[in-house]
Amino acid sequence: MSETEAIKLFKCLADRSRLQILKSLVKEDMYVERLAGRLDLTPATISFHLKKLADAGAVTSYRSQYYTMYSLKRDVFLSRILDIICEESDEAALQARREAEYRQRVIDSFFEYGRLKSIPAQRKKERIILEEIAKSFQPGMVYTEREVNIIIADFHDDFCTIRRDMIGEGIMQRENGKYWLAKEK
Amino acid sequence: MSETEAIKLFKCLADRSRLQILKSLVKEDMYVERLAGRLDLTPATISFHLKKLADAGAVTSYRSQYYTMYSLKRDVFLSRILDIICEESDEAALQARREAEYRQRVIDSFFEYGRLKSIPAQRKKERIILEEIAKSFQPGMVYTEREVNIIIADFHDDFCTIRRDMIGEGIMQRENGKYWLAKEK
DNA sequence: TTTATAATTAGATGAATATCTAAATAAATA
DNA sequence: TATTTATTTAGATATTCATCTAATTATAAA
Repeated sequence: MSETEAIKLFKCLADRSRLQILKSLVKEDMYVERLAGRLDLTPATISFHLKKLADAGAVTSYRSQYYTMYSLKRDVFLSRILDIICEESDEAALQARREAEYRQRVIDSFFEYGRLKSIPAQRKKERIILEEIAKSFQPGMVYTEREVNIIIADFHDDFCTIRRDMIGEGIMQRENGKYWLAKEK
Repeated sequence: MSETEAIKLFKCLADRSRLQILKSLVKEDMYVERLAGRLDLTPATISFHLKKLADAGAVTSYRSQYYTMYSLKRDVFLSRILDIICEESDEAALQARREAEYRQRVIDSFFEYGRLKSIPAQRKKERIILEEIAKSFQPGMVYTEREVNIIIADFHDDFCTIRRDMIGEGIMQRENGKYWLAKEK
């Protein structure tokens, strides 16, 4: 679903009358006049809304005797909002997103107000946290140990452990007491 | 989530700028000016949108150094549209709606083009039909038997049966050959 | 405390749109 | 084919709302 289509769909859902129509159609198919009676609106108004809903792919219609019956397109309503927003159905992008989501959850749970609440015990999680902290260092720039400590201390009092683990994980490199960010592999 | 809240949320999602903001926040938390740069909009406009998003429960914010960081409320985005639409509606209203729907189905199936196809055998259904026909009489007005017959004959040829049953059900009252609608109990 | 910067608010404007009435169209029955 | 009934379209109106500029407030650093 393209962004334009998503907006069209959400616009449809963002109106009380149309929501009422959809709620009615969840239970059974209905025709214009009946909906007009239930919602206390003019058939013209109902017709106007149904056209929008159809245009957004939310409903379809078929004729039955005198009436044009309108019917919910159920699959549309089973999708998650997140999936609609991030329409990259490309598998790679999807994976990247899941990965990013996971990282964000880890970061959210260990940081509070910009500070690290505790150092994760799991290596995978600590790695994520260390990479997050590494964003405070500039690529290419060389730091003294004292400078490194000061920057890390902004996040957590135990800057020694964090500094050591950053070296251990290969996120930073050290030589002759000087520190710098490792190049991305 | 109430209907009003659902509409508020969908309204938020129904705008290109806000969708872009959300797409940015899916990846990482951001602050106003950075978003303004990415979307090529004024900080004032971004602020306006973020306020709406926050009000709809789609994002939260926290301060970090100079900035107010905005963050996606992920759980909201993991819900399905159908769940959001069907969620509210207290039980009483739901029952009332079911009742109204049932009445409508009965009416739909026994009437055709404004005329009664047959008189329902089930007492419960006949009552609904009689009440529907009763809508053609004005409350407080007094009718002769002839006038009553003419009005009922519009719906069905056997106006005698219908007239008698309306008295029997207490929907109309009679005295000295004059008829009128019974008061609602 | 002063200063710099980020964020919000207020007011203005133009565009979109939900709803109605009245008229036109489409479809089913007689 | 003529007539009835359901649905859609057209035109009008009032409201909502996205966006900007300018001014104000809030916060961090010096």
